[in-house]
Amino acid sequence: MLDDRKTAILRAVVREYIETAQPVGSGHVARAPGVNVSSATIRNEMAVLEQEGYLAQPHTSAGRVPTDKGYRFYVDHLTERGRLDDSRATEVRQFFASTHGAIEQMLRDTSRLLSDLTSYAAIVTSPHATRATVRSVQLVPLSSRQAVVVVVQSNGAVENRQLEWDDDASDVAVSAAGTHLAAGLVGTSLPPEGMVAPSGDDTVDRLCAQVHRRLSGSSGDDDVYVGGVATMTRAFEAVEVVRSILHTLEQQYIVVSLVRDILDRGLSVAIGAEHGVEPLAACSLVVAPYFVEGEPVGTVGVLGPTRMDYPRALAAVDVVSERLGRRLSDR
Amino acid sequence: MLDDRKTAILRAVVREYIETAQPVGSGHVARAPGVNVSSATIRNEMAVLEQEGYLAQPHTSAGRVPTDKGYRFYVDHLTERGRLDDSRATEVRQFFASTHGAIEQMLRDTSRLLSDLTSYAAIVTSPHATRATVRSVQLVPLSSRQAVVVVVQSNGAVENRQLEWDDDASDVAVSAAGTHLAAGLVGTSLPPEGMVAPSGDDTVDRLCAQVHRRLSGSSGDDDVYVGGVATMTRAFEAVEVVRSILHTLEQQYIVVSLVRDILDRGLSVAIGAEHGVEPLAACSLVVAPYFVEGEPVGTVGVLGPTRMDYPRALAAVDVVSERLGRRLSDR
DNA sequence: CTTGGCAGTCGATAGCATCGACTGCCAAGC
DNA sequence: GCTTGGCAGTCGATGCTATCGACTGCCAAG
Repeated sequence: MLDDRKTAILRAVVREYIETAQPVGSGHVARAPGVNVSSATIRNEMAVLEQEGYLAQPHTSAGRVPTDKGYRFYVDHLTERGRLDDSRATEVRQFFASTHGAIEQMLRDTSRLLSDLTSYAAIVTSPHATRATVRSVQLVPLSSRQAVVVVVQSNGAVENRQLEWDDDASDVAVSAAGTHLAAGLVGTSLPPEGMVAPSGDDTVDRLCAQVHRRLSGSSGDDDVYVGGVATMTRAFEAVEVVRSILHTLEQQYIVVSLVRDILDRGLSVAIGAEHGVEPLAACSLVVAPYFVEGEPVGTVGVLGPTRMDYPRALAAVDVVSERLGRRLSDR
Repeated sequence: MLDDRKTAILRAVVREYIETAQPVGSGHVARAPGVNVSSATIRNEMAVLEQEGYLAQPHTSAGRVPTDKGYRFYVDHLTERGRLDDSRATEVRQFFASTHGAIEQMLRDTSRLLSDLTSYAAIVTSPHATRATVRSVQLVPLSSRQAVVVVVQSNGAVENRQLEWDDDASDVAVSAAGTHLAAGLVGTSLPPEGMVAPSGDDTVDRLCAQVHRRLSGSSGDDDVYVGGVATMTRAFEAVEVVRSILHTLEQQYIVVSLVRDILDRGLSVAIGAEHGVEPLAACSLVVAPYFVEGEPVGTVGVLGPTRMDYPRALAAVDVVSERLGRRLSDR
């Protein structure tokens, strides 16, 4: 563990580097509040901190920069979750008081809100339906060979899938299949566990099987909304880095599994290479689950450079996840 | 109008500039096929082309660069819609043969496809429901004070809105409201023209009014899917330009009205400042409507730098819009 | 009207000196 | 023994200058 003086020095380095994005020299640290030794002493201490892996030197004769390990120590021991400032707090309150409409739009807007609050990119995953149960299943015919199945869940989420088949099916059969599906699925959860029981009617069973297939496949659960990607251009100098970050963020499944993985490991902050997604090695991710009826169902997160403002990001993520969960719960 | 030689020179300049992104000098043009005069002659011609506004010079002693007007002439007179090369064509075919699931996911994937095809950013707007009619309306209660209204349209699009009210409403009333709404809305189109007729029951009418309000407001029509934004970092040198482009693309309503405006003016290509959105002045946009049952209902488009590969973008946009329309029509 | 030649322009590149912000080390001091 | 001021040394950043190279416009000859 680090002694008090090393701790103070590390804190000063991280704070200043986050603010200025420039390597921090011993002189600057000496001038920081809470550090009352000369720059020479600090030089000695910083050399030790470097050896122990908390700091790094871009090149000889440059100041020090925090390593991932340095940020980790800072986040774990030198920063407590702050409150959001008043103007931002009311922004959040107003947002959730006024948001209406389809859930997708609300999540999309939430990602924009979070990005506005932090000026980093924001990630919002859609509610995982694990605990939600099916409230209603409806089969709506579009033509003699096509239909849409609409499933409404207890959390208000609406899933829809298109169906097609080759031979004409009578309206009666479609309607029967709808009734049969409703009977078999209402009260269960998505994706469906097993097939609904056979009905005895061939056509009906074929329709049911197709519905089952469509609902089993890529579920809307994996939807993710990423807002504020433009901020990445501000966070990084090198275009090449920005490009690969943007490209990575466009792969929904990567983002989803990344966020899920962090939460599974019980973390709320993943710093730099910790999350293991190579193109995002220069980024940190601050995440928080949101709860509906006591169950964690989704995630909000902030993605910024490793030298991001962690306290603010933590505060924003906390408030937004709490409000979002509450907003989705009271139904 | 330009004579043959000027035309050939302009073509050569545009082609080479699109390929190399470097100002084109008279020497290069002289070596281009179809131009059989000396570089001195070309210099004279290029001076005229500059005076007439087709070319510009970044600075004295540099080559020429096409202006928006130059690109416009190139697009209008020097390029015919090509075919997509075979591998890309099969990529498109396979994509539309295999795409399933919710329509939103399909549109999102389409934007990615189009971006892959062209290596520019791609825009897909969701089908405008102007001609679609309501097939089914369902009111699904979630609690005693909340419900979801689900509307399925003849084109397979599914709209959902959440409702909340303060005083408990009986299941009977909700169910009655659902039936009443279905009776009043099925066969009409969204957004609803007028209120559904009063039913005589106060609670039912209040629910109907709320549904009406929610459906009238921001309709899902305005959804837009933008894919491949990462390509913008490759297209432009200046980070500042990339930032403002990305930021603009995040404003859905700007993108939607931009695309709509271009089509309203009967264009398929908007070059540089032509579209009037200042942050995108360095970009061109190639768009095509897609048709469902003979009606233009949505748009696909490609957004790239003004020095984009227009023939390829045009071909890609044509093929994708055609296939997408067909895919959405056969239902 | 076209063309080769030529002087002139101007950004890009490279070499070089300077500057400034650091560090590590050391010897003196508390 | 820890701390400190001093000092030599390192190295990127900055700015200057010379050079280079790719152009252009102009002109006189064909």
